[in-house]
Amino acid sequence: MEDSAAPKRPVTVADVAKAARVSKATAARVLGGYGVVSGKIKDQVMAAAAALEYRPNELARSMSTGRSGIIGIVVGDIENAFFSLAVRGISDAARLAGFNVIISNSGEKLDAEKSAVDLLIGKRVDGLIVTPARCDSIDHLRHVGRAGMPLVLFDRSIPELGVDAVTGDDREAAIAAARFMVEAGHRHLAYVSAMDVEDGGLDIARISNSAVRERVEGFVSVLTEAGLPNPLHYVRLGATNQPQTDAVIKRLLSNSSPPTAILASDSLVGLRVFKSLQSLGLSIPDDISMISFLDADWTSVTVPPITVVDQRVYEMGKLAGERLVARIEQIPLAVERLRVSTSLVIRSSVARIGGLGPKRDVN
Amino acid sequence: MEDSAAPKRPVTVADVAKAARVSKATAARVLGGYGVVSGKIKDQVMAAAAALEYRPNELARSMSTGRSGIIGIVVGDIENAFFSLAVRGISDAARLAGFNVIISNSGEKLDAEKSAVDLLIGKRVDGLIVTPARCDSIDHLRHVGRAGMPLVLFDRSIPELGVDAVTGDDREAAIAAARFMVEAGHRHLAYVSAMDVEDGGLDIARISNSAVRERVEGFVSVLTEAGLPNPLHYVRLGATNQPQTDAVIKRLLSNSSPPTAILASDSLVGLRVFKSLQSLGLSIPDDISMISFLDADWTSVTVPPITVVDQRVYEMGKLAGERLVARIEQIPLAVERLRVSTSLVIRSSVARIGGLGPKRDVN
DNA sequence: TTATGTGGTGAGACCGGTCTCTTTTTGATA
DNA sequence: TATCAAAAAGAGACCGGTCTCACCACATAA
Repeated sequence: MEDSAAPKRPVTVADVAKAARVSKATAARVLGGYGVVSGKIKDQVMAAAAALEYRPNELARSMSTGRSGIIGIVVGDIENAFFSLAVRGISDAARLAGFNVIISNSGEKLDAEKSAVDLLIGKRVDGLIVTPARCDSIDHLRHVGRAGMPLVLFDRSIPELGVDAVTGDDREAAIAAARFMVEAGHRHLAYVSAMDVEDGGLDIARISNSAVRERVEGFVSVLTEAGLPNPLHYVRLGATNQPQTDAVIKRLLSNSSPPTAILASDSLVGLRVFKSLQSLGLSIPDDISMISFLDADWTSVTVPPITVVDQRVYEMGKLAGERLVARIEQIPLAVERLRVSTSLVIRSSVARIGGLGPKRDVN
Repeated sequence: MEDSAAPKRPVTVADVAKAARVSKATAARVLGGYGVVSGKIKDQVMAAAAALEYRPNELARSMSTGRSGIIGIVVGDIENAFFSLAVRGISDAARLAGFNVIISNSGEKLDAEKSAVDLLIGKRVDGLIVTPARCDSIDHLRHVGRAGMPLVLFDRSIPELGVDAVTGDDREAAIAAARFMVEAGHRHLAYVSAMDVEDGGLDIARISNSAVRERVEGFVSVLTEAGLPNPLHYVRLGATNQPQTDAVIKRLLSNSSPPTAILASDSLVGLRVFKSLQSLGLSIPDDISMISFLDADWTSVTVPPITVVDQRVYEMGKLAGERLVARIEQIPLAVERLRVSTSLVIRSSVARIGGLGPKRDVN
């Protein structure tokens, strides 16, 4: 087996030109598919190219054209179903428009995100889709625009940047979910998110992730509107892994008047919460109710199946991809925030409590 | 907001050189971190670079060095947890070695795979990791070697190619799972896979995906060894989506002596099988038993939790990444197939039937 | 016949880095 | 102060494409 033995220098247009006995320029015209060449010469060059197994060097091509045909994506975590679905949507849109995709994981860490963005700028991608880990540190994102590259934000919006963003209708989704629980008679509602937060103090306006912030705002607004006291009391961040989540849940339930319903901010958190409750021997929805964001596969096969906020993530990704492509192709469009609507998929994880009408005596 | 207004030409080494009042070569030495420069000049150049917000053009850099610092991955479907986990493993290994990753989806279609491979060769990636959709069409994979690029196969092996492969121990895994079922007293075992197959006829040696083939071989060998008749009878491919799976299951169960246990070839198939059985009102494991490949998140939260073959996919990905990096760095290594061992995670989806000892009267 | 295209081809600059080779500067030594 | 090697800086070729421009031959119009 010595077919892989010769790591010989790749074939270039010049080689093909020589073999076809034409000038480099002519060979390049045929191979690159531009300009005019006579049919005869074209065949000649094509034959030579085939014989030599010529493969264009996209790097060189990109360098002279200034377009790489690649769009860069920086996501929080591909392992998360939310992002892998989104990536799929983006890739599909990209491929349809003739672009390829290069993916970087930030792990939701700002530093990693910065260097990923820098690197992709360096690679001269034609455009960038980023899921910003924080909405309050945006210098590196400004660089993108300054480098003349279009940028589309995904899942989180940063109005100050003045770039397009594709998000869910997070506030409305949280409102729908919370309202559903309130209407089922729940008076003590908890919201659990994976957002990593430094200090213990919770200040809604300070939440650096717009998706999380808006959900919390929506959640809180429902409780306020329903006249429930202390709406922030059961909002908990930091459920980043199973032990953390177990701790969060345990603390929540050890309260004097523990929550009877929990809203989980994504499917990973939802799964962790589910496992936590299960390990505590609590039954859903008899002992406690829950709703999770994202219609992940596990939510429909549990007992009971989980009521979820269905985010059409694939569509979000596709939309982001299409938007970026439009920007790359310089189609004039106003900068806007595209919201993809969500819907509540009602299954059986929320119990109706305290009769049909709202109870007045609870606070 | 006119900060994104000026799509000015990016800053080059020449610009920095001019600003720093040194030659282009000197500026390049500082910026590229090679050669020798005096400390004073270095500071001078760095200052100019910072002032101008210089960002190296990686494209140009790759072109002259011949290394892109990118490794290409072609996977079947990122949306599938198996691949997204693998991609994570590969990326982590790559990043550790200073490489970035560009991902392409083949959708398990040969054509898409071919053009993805071609494109990545064109982009002059430093190496390629591919999950070949079929093991019998390998011309495009030979091209990789001929282009002087290292290639590592993932999940499936093709000995004829003479390149490294990282796979699970598929045969042993299937044997362990099947044996577990046989030892639990099952006499009619089914194997369900998503492999797309043209003709209806099933010829094991013809299965073009080595992972699937080896699993089926292992599965069959256990049945044969246990003296069960017609071991191929319940091997079914084509469970590519829910309706297809429903049909497969229905056909399987309408048999005169229907299988009492099903082995699902990946977590997606497993989930579909689970839903199928659920929708038929069958209870697991009382009415029917099942085992799924891959310890996907849903398998632990169903009722009952599903016994699974735990494939350490992240490790597989990491291993593949590390191997490829080693090849890129020309570390001399024998071509080999690296097998990552699996283990059976026993939960509660397999019923013990027909007493403790094997029943002799069943065939 | 001369002027004016025009399709087809070749020569060579260019993209933005790297890197080799040459020239200049430096400083230590005789 | 003269000598010389080493260190530092500069000039320019090169990577493999694209693309502008010049050129030629031939066709058509004046």
